[in-house]
Amino acid sequence: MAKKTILVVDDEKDLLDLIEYNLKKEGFKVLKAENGKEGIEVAKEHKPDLVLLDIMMPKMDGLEAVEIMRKDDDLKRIPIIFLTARSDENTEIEGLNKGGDDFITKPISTTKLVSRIKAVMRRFDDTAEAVNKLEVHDLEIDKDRYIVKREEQEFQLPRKEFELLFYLASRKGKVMDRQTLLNKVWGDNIYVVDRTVDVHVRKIREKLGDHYIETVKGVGYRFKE
Amino acid sequence: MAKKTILVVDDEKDLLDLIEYNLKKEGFKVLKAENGKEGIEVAKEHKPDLVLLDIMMPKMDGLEAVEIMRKDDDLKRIPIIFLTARSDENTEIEGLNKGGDDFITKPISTTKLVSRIKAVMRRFDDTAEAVNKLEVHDLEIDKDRYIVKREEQEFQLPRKEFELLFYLASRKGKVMDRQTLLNKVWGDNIYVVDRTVDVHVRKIREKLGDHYIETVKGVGYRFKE
DNA sequence: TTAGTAGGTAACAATTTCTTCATTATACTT
DNA sequence: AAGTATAATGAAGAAATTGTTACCTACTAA
Repeated sequence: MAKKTILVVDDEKDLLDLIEYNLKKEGFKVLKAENGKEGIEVAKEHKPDLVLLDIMMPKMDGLEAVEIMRKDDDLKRIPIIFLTARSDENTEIEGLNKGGDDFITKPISTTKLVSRIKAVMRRFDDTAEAVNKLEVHDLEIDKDRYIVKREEQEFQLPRKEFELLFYLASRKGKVMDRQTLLNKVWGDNIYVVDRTVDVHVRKIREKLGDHYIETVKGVGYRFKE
Repeated sequence: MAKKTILVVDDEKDLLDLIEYNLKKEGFKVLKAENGKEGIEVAKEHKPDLVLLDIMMPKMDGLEAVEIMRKDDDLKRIPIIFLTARSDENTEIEGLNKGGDDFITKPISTTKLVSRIKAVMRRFDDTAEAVNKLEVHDLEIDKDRYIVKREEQEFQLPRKEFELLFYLASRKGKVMDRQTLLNKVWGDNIYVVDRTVDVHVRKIREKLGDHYIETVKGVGYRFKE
């Protein structure tokens, strides 16, 4: 799995560094910000996998920041864990109601912090798109949207073409014979002539150009490495 | 929206009843079980939206129960909140690592309990009440009033049409197949012909124009990015 | 009761996609 | 280089999918 990125937003620099140190040790990539405003800017730019957010901060506090994030289409799905020095139940409730996903009271042990982060992430992992987006060469193949993108240009392929492309691309470099492609893309108990694959390959090439799918004569097709 | 079901698993009957009373008052449907084994059986049968699980129980304790649930395809996506009388940090960490989603120490106030439940649900729930107002393209979709606004013009869509639009808009760009839409908008155990979705899409297009919802042939519908 | 609204179903027209097949082109083998 | 196997191509018909309209039922308000 790719390294997860965590954005930590806190105005106490020492704490920020401490958390960064500990999270990096656990294999996370860490981004930092010192107030809500900056946090949102960083979040917008880097799309972290999770945000650790201090409630009490200058410029823009954590509750405000959450409200903004939850209204932003790009950010609203990012899990948020609140950090607070106060063990004030009212604040906690307010935070959770505003859209926080967990709530941690400072000071906190490293193990506990990491444990919570992992708990929150695990859940989002399941529901979030798994391997539905491929990036190969200059193509972005997004199965959630059924769209193929190349440099801001979008291509709408019909279902079979899209799925064939997706399958080949997901096994970049590997030659697949026609029968395997039929089984994987069309389905196991579908009966169609294997030359049907050729026609679909041709249509894909027609739309995207012929520099993605290679023919291996006598064997099958392969997505170019 | 369908009423949310919560399964409460605890061996203390009094507490079970107290929680049931409070959750029902909040509009949840409540299921009860008195040990882990029973809890899993009930969960299997009723697929609750969330499980409140006591750690310490006879027969099968909460940690064991979670392990089993997390391995079961039908149950592994159900959010779990642990309940415990102990404020033992080690247990807490163990629970979260095993797959819990939150952790609550007894005794707890009703407001706090409900607040946490809602917070956890919001993360999971696709039709969360968290975001009641969407702004997409030139539309403002207000779930509080079931009204869609475009440049000062208000459209009052019937419930199903509205909810379908809302759901699609909240998943902007993502293609949703008919069955998913039926499950999410109509409800999980509602039986209607899937082409019903088409008719509703058409009605939405009739009122708002056809430049919001796109058809992805062979797959489903998508709110335009 | 009578409209009127909402939601669901069914039928068929319109459209797109898929498959097949015949033909042409290409690569490989001897 | 000729012959053979394999793939690319184009085009047509079949199949699948969606759009659209009409109609039915249930419920609500006048």
